[in-house]
Amino acid sequence: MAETSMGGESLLFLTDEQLRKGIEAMFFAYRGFTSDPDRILEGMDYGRAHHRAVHFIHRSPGTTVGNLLTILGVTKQSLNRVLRTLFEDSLVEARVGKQDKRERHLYLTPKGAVLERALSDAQRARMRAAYRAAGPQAVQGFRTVLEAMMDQDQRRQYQGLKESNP
Amino acid sequence: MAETSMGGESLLFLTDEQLRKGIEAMFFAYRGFTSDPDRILEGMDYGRAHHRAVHFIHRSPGTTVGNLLTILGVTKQSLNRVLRTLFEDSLVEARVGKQDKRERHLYLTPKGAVLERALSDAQRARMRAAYRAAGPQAVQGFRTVLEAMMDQDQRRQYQGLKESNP
DNA sequence: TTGGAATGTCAACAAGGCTGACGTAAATTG
DNA sequence: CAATTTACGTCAGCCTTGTTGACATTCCAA
Repeated sequence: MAETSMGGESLLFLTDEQLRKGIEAMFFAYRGFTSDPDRILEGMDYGRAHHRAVHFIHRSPGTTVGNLLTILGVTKQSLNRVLRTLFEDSLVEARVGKQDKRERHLYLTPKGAVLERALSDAQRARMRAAYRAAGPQAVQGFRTVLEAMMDQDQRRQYQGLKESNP
Repeated sequence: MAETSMGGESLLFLTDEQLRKGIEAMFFAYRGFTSDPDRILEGMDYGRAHHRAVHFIHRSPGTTVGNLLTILGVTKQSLNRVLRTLFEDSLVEARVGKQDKRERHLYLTPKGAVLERALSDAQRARMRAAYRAAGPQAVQGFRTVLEAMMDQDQRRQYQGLKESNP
């Protein structure tokens, strides 16, 4: 279907060379993407894993440990180590579920929200600058390609994000 | 300049919500992006670090250790651990520089080229599928935004890639 | 009531970053 | 020519963040 609407030349964007450029673009851009939060976190006792946890708890307040495990795609032992330090430092709090008392619903504390703000402000600033420089058309394409690059499961989690039943 | 050519509504693509979506798109897409090579490498004694080294040696045959250090942005100790195993397994070979005998120029062996092929075939297949699904317009935008997201230095390395003087 | 789900935790290990220190050969510079 | 700098390698030790395996607790649901 795509072929019919394009001239013969238009498939040049699928050459190995073009694809290699795309691969390296992902590599270098991801470095930039993570560098600002990383800089903030270094020195504190936290790392990228803490950032991710804090981000998704902020996005979906009241999410459970299990949800978080699925989204982050790590083992519970690994996540637990991160959550433990966040609890200890009062950045995140866990409330026992009312419906199901086995579940722990996770929330940022005010202190946690402050850190989240700092991290996401930095990351958004870079993203905003890139978006602004590239323009809305490019941003549309950016999102389209990224979505197409995700696995099925990841794409579903990316799109549907309304879990929060405290 | 951008503002003048767009109606007031068009800046909606710079809202915090839009930016957050972009951030999560990067997160999930990068997972997909690395998953296929990771799958291939698991089981072998190699990891993502080996993949990166092999990729850039393939891209720039004859590149020096120092160049590789700059591109990868890691310490020489870290890179050396990776290179050592690649030498031992005869995937990469180092030739003493003719001009400057302190330098080691790196090349993939035939065996290394085979692994590189397997890894990049897998990664390109995903990239190709995403590109095809998204179309050339979107790909253009994808690349534009990613470039804008890089740091200055990274962007230069992304664009200029003709270092090889064996 | 009993099996399985959701969670926490202990222990051990590996990959892959990092720093610091030291060594060697070769190029460069005074 | 001597001194310094550069490119590279290596040893040792540390940290983060991932892994497995095993085991305990609590609680929902059949």
